[in-house]
Amino acid sequence: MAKFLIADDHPLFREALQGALANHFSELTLREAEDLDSTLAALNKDDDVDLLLLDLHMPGSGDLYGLIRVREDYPLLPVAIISGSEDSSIVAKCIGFGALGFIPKSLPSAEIAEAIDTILQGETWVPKENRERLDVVSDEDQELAQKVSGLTPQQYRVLHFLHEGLLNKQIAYQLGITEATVKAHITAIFRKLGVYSRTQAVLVAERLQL
Amino acid sequence: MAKFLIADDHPLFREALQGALANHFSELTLREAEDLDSTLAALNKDDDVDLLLLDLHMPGSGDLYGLIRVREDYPLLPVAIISGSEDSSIVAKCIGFGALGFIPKSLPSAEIAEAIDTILQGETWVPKENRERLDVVSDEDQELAQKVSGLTPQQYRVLHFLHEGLLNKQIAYQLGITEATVKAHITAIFRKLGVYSRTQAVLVAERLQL
DNA sequence: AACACTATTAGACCATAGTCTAGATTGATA
DNA sequence: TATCAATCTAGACTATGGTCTAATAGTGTT
Repeated sequence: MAKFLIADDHPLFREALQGALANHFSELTLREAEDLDSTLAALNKDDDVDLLLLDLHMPGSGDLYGLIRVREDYPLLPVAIISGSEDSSIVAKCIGFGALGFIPKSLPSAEIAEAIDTILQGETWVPKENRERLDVVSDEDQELAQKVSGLTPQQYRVLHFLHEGLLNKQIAYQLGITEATVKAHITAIFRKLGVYSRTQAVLVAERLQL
Repeated sequence: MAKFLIADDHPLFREALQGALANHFSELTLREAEDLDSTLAALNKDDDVDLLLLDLHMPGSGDLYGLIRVREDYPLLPVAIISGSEDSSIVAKCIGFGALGFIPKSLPSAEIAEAIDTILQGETWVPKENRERLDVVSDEDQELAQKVSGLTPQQYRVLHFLHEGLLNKQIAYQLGITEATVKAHITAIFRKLGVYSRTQAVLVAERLQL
């Protein structure tokens, strides 16, 4: 009897996916999460989840951070990325950072079930179009991902805004904290990423497409 | 009778290319340049050059800037990029920014000549491996390239160091000017690129892979 | 309960970044 | 030659960025 966790901020899509899965897996327990925090909380509570179906664009999880974070805390858990886009460089990065599969939302439900079967057997599955160009992620990028996974959620949010080119003042307003606190976070981010200026931090974020 | 300009900072390679071309083009005048400044100077002096063979990595020309700059001043001149690398995203960007051809240095001389023939007839030529993925460069990128082409060479150098994550002080040392001057250049760069902070300028540079 | 550990918060303080103004130099043009 | 325009240069000044110190609160450990 399989237990899946669906992490997607779109309630309608969670429902649809649930329906598609119910038809193909007779004995199935489903858990749901709608943002990165609740995903991590759910994984913490249920230690026997067989598969995580993870949306790339959830609150608190801009692009690759969610995957990096989950892989850091639960390296043995099979993860299938569910995504609206299917840009091949993103697909390659997801696999490179440890996802077992990449399932576009546009896929018919029968094929989604097939893909999940493959993944449950421990094999990788990506859309046909992307099977050729699965460039390996470089050692440096792996190392950077390692460092980024050490950021706290709040620090990650700050890095995200840094990457948008916002001033400290603007970041403070966005997060509802003072500028002094933003600066403290930024100093901590520098330490963890091993850089010494905001431009370098932004370049790290850019490189990992966070 | 054809007149080519070879722009490459490697004297040995210029010589080799010259030899290869002499065998295939009977009537041929060759000019040479070893950096971006001398390339622009040579084009300015000789207004009847039929083809520019442009190396991507020349002093003063980090990646795409050389091409963008030449295209700005001489939009009608056929340009063939000569490059050691053959990364497909770079190939696509070169064609997108107006080069008629992309010739890897690893190509045998007979094929180089063939490629140049094709280009002289006004058709694009890229290596077989790269012919499929010639993604069109987006309008926004075109617009950014337009803006970057308006930078003076010194301003471009400053942008380059910004992109490396250097402090103003370090840039000043590298260029042998005072920090005050660096700041003045940076302000000018912001104006021309339409941004208001160094992080945003760095993101522009990153996006164009300068 | 007492402990160590870490995230979050923020104030005070110094360093760096960025603007404004302005003189010097160069190149094109009348 | 005179002149205009653009670039490069840099000093003085203000805004923003970044460090250090320290208090608070939460977490897991002994």
